[in-house]
Amino acid sequence: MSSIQYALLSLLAREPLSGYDMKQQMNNRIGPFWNINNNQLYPTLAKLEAEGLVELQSYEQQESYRPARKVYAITEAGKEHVQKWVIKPSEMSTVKDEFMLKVYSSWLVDPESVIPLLEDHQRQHEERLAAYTAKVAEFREQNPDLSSEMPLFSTVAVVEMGIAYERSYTDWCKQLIARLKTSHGSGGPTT
Amino acid sequence: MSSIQYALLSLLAREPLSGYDMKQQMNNRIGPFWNINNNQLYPTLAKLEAEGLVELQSYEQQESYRPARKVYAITEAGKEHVQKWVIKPSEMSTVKDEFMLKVYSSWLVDPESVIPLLEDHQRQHEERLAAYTAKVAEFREQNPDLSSEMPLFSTVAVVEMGIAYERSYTDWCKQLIARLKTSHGSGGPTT
DNA sequence: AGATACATGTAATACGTTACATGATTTT
DNA sequence: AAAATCATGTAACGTATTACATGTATCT
Repeated sequence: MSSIQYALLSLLAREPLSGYDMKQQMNNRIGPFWNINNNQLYPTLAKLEAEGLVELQSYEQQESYRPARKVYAITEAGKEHVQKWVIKPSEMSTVKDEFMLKVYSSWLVDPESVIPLLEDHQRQHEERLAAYTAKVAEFREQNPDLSSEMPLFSTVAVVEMGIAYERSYTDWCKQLIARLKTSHGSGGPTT
Repeated sequence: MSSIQYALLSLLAREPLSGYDMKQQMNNRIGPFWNINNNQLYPTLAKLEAEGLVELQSYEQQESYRPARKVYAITEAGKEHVQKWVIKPSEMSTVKDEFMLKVYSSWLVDPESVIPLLEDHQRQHEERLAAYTAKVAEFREQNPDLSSEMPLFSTVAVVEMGIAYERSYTDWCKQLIARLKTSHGSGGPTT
C-alpha cells in the first residue's frame, strides 16, 4: 500500500472528512511533508472504500449546482491498518530539493545572479517558519498539557519538525548569501 | 526539461563521467537531495545526447565480458542550458517524508512502540550527519580558500545544507523521545 | 469584471521504482 | 560459498502532475 493511502487514512483517523477537506488539511497541516492532487485523491478514496478501510458516512446534497459533499470515516479495519503501518520500521526518505541541485551548479554563474535566488528562498522559508511557529503557539495555548495519546500531540510534533526544517533552511540561505558577498568582494572590482 | 536531466548535466559540468560514475556520485554527493536508478539514467543520457547537450567522449572497451565504459562530456550548449536553468527563479519543493506521516499518526499507538522507531531514525540521521561533517572537513582541508567560481564551493554549500538538515532531524528525534518518555511516565504504571 | 471558494471527478502524460538480464573478478 | 563490484541496458508496473470539466455565489 502506498504512502498516499496512509496519508488519507491518517487524516480520517482523527475525524471524518470529505475529499475536499482532506486536500485542504494536507496542504496546510502535514503541508511541509506531503501534498496531494485531485487525480490521486478521488481514485485513492474509492480504493480505500472498496478495501473496507474507510466508509461513506454521509452524502450531503448541497445547493444543487454543487456536487454532493461525500464525508468519509475510517473503519476499525482502517484504524488497525494504520497502527500496523506506524510501528513498522522504515528507511529515511530522500528529500529531492531541486533548489539544491541548482546550488550544486551555482559555481557556473555569477554570484550576483545567485544572491537574489537565495534571498527569494530565504523569504519563502521564513514565511513558512512564521506560519508554523504561530500554529504551534496556538495549539499549545489551546491545550498546554499535551499527552502522547492526543492527536494534537502528534500534530505539534510534525509541525515542530517543520519549524526546525524551515529554520535550518533560512539560516543556511543567510550564511551562503554572506559568504557569496565576501567572496564576490574579493574577486575584483566591477566598476 | 525534468530535474533528473539537470542533475546529470550538473555532474557532467564538473568532469566527464560514465553513467555508472554518475549514479555513484549522485548517491554519494548530492545524495541527501537527489537519487537515480538505472531505468532513468540510461534513457535520460541518450536523450541528452540526442539533444546535443552531452556527447560521448570515449568508449573504453573493458575485459570483454564487461560492457564498454561510455564516458560522456557536457557540450557548450549543455553548459549554457544549465546556466539558464540555475538563474531561473523556482518554488520550494515539498519534502515528502513518510516517517513524518507516521509520526502524525503516532498518537494511535503506544509510546513504547514509537520510541524505538524514533531512536532508529535518530541513529540513521546521526550517521549521515557524521559522514557529511567529515566530508566538509576534508574538503576545507584540501582547499581552505574556496571562492564562488570553484565547483568545490558549491559542493560544500550543498553538503552543509545536508549537515543542517541531519542535525535538525537528529535533535528533533531526541527531543520527541524525551517528551514521549515523560508523557509515558505520567500516563500510569504498566507493572 | 475577474478571481476565489466550494466540491466532485476524469484524461493524458510524465516520472519513478523494482526487478531482471549479462558475466567474470574480487572481497567477505 | 555467497555477496559485492563493475557496467551497460530493458520490461513491467506504480505513482504523480497538469490540465480539463461542471457550475454558482461571493469576495476583491
